[in-house]
Amino acid sequence: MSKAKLLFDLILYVNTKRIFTAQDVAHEFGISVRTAHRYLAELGDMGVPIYTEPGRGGGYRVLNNRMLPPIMFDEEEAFAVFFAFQALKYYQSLPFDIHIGSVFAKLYAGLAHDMKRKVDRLDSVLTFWNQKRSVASPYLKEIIEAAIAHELLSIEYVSKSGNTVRKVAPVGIYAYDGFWYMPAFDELYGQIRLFRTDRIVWMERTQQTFTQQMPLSDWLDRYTAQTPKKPVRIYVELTREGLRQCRSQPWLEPHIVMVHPEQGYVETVIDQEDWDYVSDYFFQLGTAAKVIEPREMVDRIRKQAQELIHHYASDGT
Amino acid sequence: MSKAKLLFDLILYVNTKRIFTAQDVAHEFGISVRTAHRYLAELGDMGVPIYTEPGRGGGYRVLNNRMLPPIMFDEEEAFAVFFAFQALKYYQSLPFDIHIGSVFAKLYAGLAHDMKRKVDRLDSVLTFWNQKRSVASPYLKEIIEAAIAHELLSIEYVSKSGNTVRKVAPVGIYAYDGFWYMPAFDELYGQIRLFRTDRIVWMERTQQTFTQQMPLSDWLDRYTAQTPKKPVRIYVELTREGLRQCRSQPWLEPHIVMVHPEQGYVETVIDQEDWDYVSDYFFQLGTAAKVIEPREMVDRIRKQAQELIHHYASDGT
DNA sequence: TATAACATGACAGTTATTGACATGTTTTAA
DNA sequence: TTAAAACATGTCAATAACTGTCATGTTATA
Repeated sequence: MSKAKLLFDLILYVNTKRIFTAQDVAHEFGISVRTAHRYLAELGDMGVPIYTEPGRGGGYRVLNNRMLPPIMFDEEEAFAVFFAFQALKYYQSLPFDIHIGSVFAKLYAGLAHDMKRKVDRLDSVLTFWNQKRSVASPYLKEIIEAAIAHELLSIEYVSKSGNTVRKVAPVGIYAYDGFWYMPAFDELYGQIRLFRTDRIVWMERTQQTFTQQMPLSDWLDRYTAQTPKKPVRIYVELTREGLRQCRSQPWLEPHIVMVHPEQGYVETVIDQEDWDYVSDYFFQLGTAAKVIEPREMVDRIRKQAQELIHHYASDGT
Repeated sequence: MSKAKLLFDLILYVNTKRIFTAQDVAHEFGISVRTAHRYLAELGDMGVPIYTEPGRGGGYRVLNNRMLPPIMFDEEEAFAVFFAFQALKYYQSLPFDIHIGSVFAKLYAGLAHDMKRKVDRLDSVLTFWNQKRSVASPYLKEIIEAAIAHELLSIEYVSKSGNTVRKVAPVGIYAYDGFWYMPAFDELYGQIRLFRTDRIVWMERTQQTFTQQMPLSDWLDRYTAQTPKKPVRIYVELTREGLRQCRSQPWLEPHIVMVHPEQGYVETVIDQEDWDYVSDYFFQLGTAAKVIEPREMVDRIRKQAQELIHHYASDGT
C-alpha cells in the first residue's frame, strides 16, 4: 500500500477509534511501531488534532473536531457549495457561521483565477430574498446539537406572562419567515409547544437524554396538515389567463387539465376548511376562471360581487 | 520542495494554464521533462481530467470541469455544508443539484460512523420551511452562468398577452416566496423588467456579451425602494379584517394608519405600473377595504364586479 | 520530411522510507 | 519503590521510491 493511501486510511482509523496506541496502528496496518509513531506525527503536522498521553494506560487521543481525509472537488462542486452558502446570507443568526467562513476560504483558495472572479460575481447576481429580520438567535447551534443527541435542555423563555424557566425536549428547529422556531416537548405542560428561539434568553444542555418522540417533519406535517375531514369536489373552467395564474398555485397545479392553449379546467377535491380560501381565490381571478361546482361557491362569488357593487355604490356621489 | 507540495501546486498550475507542454512544467518547477511527464500522469490517476494531444502543436489540455487541490475539512466544517444544503431542500428547482449531491456524497463518505448518524438525524431536526412550490424552473443554472458572464439570452416567455421571444440581459436571479425571479434588461422595452423563471419555456445563450448595468443588490434596493415614475396617490379605508390582511403586504404595511382597532386606512403613493396589481388586490379584499382614491380604481373595481356577476349569471340555470 | 510534441523503457545515482534496536520520559498499578 | 506500558527520539543499514539522462517510439503538422 502506498504511503499516501495509508495515511488516508489512517485518518479514517483514528477518527473512528478516537483512542488507540501506536501498537494498535502498527498491528492494524502491518507496519512497525516506529513507523506508526512517525505516521501519527505526520498526521499531526497535517492538522489532524491528535494529542498523546504518555505512560501506562496512555496512548493517542483525537480531539472532537476531527478531520476528514483530503477530498478533491471539481469547480462545479465548489460552485454548488458557494451557491448553497448564498442561500444562508439572508439569515441574521446562523449556527456554524464560523465554519461556513472557513469552508468558503478553503474552497476559494483552491480556485483558479478566472473561477475566483466568477464566484465574486455570484454574489452580485444571486440572492435568496426574504424580509430581513434583525433578531439574533444565539442558541441555534446548541439546539440543533441537543435535538440530534436527544438531550434535554433547560431554557429561560420570554413569554407574554413573563420569563419562565422550563425543561424541554427539542423536536428540532425550523426557519420560517425569517424567524427560527423550536417545537419542543415541555415537561411543564406535558405536550409539545412551539418556541421562538430569539425569545430564549438563557440555555443549558443537561446531560439527560430522552427517547425521540417524532421527527420534525412529522411534527410539521401534523402542525400544518389539519387533516382534511370533509372533502369537497370542485370543478372550475379556466381561460388562458386563468390557466397561467393557477399554474403558480401549488395546490392547484397538479390538477390542471389543459384542453387547448386557450382553455382548460381544474378538477380536484379540497377540504371543507379551505372552502373560504378557495372561493376567495377564484373570486379574485375574476372572469379568468368560472367555477362550475360546487354551486354554493358560485353563489358565494356572485354574492360577494354584489356586495362589492353595493359597497362601492353606497360610496358614490 | 516536497513531491506532495509540488503536485499540489501543479494542480493549480494546470488549472490556470489549461494548455501547456511538459517542457513548460519542467521549466516552471525546475524538474526534468521526464519527471514532468511522470507527474502529469500521476495527476491523471488522481482524477484531474487532463488529456494530451500528441504531435507538433500538441501538449496537455485540461477539461473544463477542473479539479481543486485536495482539501481537508474537519467535521464541523462538513456539518456546516450539510446545514447549508438543508436550506436548499425546499426548492423544487435548483441549479447545481447534481453537484450538491456529489459534494454530499464525498463529504459523507469521509465521516466517522457516529458522525454519519448525526448527519442522518440533521434531516429530522432541521427544516427551512416555506410554502412548497411545485413549479419547475429548468433554466436556473444557465441564467446564473449567463448573468455572471454578462451574456445576452434569447428567451421565450409566457405572459398575459401570449408567448413572446425576447433578447434580454440578465441582471441576476433571486428566490422569493418559492419562485425564482430574473430581472433582466429587455431590448424590446429598453428597460429592466422582471421575469418569473418558471414562465420561461425556452432559452438560448447567445455569444454576445453586454456591459454590466448594475449588480442585483442595487436593482433589488431600487426595486423595493419604489421610486415611482408616475406616482399615483391612493387612499383606502380598511375594516378590521382589511387591516389584518394589509399588514402582511410588505408594500402596504408601512403606510397603514390604524384609527382604532376596528378601522383604519392606507394612504400612500404607488407607481402607475403597479396600478393593475394594486387595483386587483383591493378588489380581492372585497368589503374589507374601500378604495376612495383614485376614482378610476373604484370604477375599475366596480366594473370588474359587474363583469363577474355577468360572467356567472350567463352561466346560470 | 523535419519538427515538436507526447509515450515509454532502461539504468544508475540520489533521496526517502522503513524496521530494528537503543535509550529516554511519563504515568499508573502492584 | 519498582515494574510495566505507553510515548519520544535517535541511529543506522536495508530497502524502496524517485529522478535525471539517454534512447527509442509514435503522432500530427508545417
